[in-house]
Amino acid sequence: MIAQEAGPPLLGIGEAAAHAGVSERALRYYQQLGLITPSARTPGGMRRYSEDNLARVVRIRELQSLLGLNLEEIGAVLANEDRLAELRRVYRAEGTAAERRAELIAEGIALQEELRATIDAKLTRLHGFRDDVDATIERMRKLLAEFAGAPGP
Amino acid sequence: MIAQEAGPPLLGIGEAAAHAGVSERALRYYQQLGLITPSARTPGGMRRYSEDNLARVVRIRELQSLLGLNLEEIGAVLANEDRLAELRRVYRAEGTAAERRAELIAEGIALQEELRATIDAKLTRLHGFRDDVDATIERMRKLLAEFAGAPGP
DNA sequence: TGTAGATCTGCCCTTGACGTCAAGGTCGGC
DNA sequence: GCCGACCTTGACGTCAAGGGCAGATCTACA
Repeated sequence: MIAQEAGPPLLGIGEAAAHAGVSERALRYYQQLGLITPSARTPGGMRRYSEDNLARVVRIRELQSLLGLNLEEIGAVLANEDRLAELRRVYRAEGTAAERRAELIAEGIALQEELRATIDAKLTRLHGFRDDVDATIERMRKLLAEFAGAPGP
Repeated sequence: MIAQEAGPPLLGIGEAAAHAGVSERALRYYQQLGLITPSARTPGGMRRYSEDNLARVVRIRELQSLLGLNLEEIGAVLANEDRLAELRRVYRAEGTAAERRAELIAEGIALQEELRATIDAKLTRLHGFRDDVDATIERMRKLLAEFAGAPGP
């Protein structure tokens, strides 16, 4: 019989939501879309969230707000990350040909690099944007200084 | 009588939309929300867009996709930018006290700096994000190399 | 054991940002 | 002066991402 590990306490949906900064509804919705799965349920059917679960929720929000991905795209990213993690976990497992494992990892890397390219593109555009705003601010500062130097009528 | 300037040709909504990379519906919608106003209408009531109009549309999409602002927030940003431009245009106009003008400019600068702070925050988070992804890629690469070095069973 | 909250599963509603369709008006070339 | 392409307003539809409610259930604690 496998021992029941006490581990860190799991949170109910209310605390989990508060902790992750989202609504309870959002948690259920993400689960419905297959983005997260509470790591346990009470015998009565209530969701119990682990720290890992919460980290995943935070990641979802990051991908939403930082990259502007929709939940379907986020699902793909998370699925890939999960697969990579799984591969890492069992990467020496027998039963899977080395070639096949290498293949899977290579594919995973490709997906991560795609994500990285997305991020880089966004970074570049964002830097340009900031420079524009900076230029505007600079112009206005000069204008303001001109006022200070030469008071009006 | 004021001379009719030929100027660069204004575009109909179809070409304008194509040129700006948005739908005609979006252009009408942005106008409805007060974000843009075609710089002319034909006598018959058809919208005619200038290059400036198109630049503004592009800016709207940037603020949407880069910063994730909604159209209301974008309206505020644009309104501020408009006011700054107007101030620059008439910044020596008589009839407005120098103090008042300085006040307006200072306020405008504050708003631009707020926007800049938003951008900076996003940039910081994005850089962190990219570093995470890079680390993941690096780990996977090493794993892959290990496979190459020590072929499976 | 009983009760107050917290949660459960439906299920329909809202909001933002458009898409789409209808019924008609306009423009430019011939 | 007419025709086909383009455009108008108005109204309704859609899609993602949840919000919110009802009615039942569960859990913790006195």
